[in-house]
Amino acid sequence: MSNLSSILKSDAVLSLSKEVILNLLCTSNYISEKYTAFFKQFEITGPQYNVLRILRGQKGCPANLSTIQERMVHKNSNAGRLIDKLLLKDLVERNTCKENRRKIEIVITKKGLDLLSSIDPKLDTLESKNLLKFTKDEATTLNKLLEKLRE
Amino acid sequence: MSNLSSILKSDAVLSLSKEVILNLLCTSNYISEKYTAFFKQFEITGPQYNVLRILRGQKGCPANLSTIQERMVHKNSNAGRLIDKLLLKDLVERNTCKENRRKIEIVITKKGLDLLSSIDPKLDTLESKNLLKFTKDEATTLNKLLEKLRE
DNA sequence: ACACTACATTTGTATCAACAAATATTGTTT
DNA sequence: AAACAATATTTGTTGATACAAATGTAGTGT
Repeated sequence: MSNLSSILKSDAVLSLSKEVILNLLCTSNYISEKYTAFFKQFEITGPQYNVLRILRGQKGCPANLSTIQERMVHKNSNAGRLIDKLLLKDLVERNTCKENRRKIEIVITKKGLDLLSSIDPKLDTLESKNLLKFTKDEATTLNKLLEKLRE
Repeated sequence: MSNLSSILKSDAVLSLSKEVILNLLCTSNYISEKYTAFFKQFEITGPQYNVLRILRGQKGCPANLSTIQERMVHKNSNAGRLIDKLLLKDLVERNTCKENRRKIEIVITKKGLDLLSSIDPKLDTLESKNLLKFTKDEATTLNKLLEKLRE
């Protein structure tokens, strides 16, 4: 069973607002758990993958910390300390920018790119086959409702 | 703007699956941020409120740790250490169960119940007025899609 | 009584989130 | 040049997540 009552083990009657919100949070947890389990086999975490993917999107061009921060799914996370972790695994490189020594230049390494290449096809499978069994219409409807909620 | 591109500051083309998933995670973050900001004025956190609400639902009957754990929105959180925090604020009481000394009995205190009473009307307003501006039909559709996703 | 298993909680460790404060560098104003 | 504000990153702290391992207790079978 995947309905709310069976997840929260409670038969409490909820207002429609509370039900939608709890449903959203539970669904987000559900997805996060799947991701956490998935990334484990590659010995990285979801937020670390997120940073690597952003760096690859730079296509060789170095990114500084604030750029990474604003593109992350979790804005308030501390990108600096995530980079530290990735440095230890040689997945990224960090240098201070020569033009402006306040900035640091972060680039993904060959090792980092190779890791992403090995992850991505499996991730696509997880997302499209295991996680999302929607028709195109359903996915579009869901997207619209979610954007409306955030307005 | 509330669409994905403006949140992630990226114009990358995403598959429909990735778009729905990112949309969900971003919406969940959006809601979580609102809750975090809301609960701050009462000097508790969302998960702590969650525990208090579960304890109130027990209607005087003490709850043990595993019961609380399985009813929480975030299952994998460490309920034990959340209770520790609530104990420090005198919002709950903890005693070892006499019949089965493995178990601990947790009850909400008068102070905890009073706190919930002061929170709830404001929370209802936040949820129904500020957070969810859906029609009944939209909310129902969203609920169905979210449950389908988790199936 | 003894070993064995299951149960309930506690402790430990690593990572991330949320936010405030400190540091360092650059550009601007006087 | 000195003072100031703006920018970019680093550091510190608290709270929460995620999971493994340890501890203590109860029940069961022999």
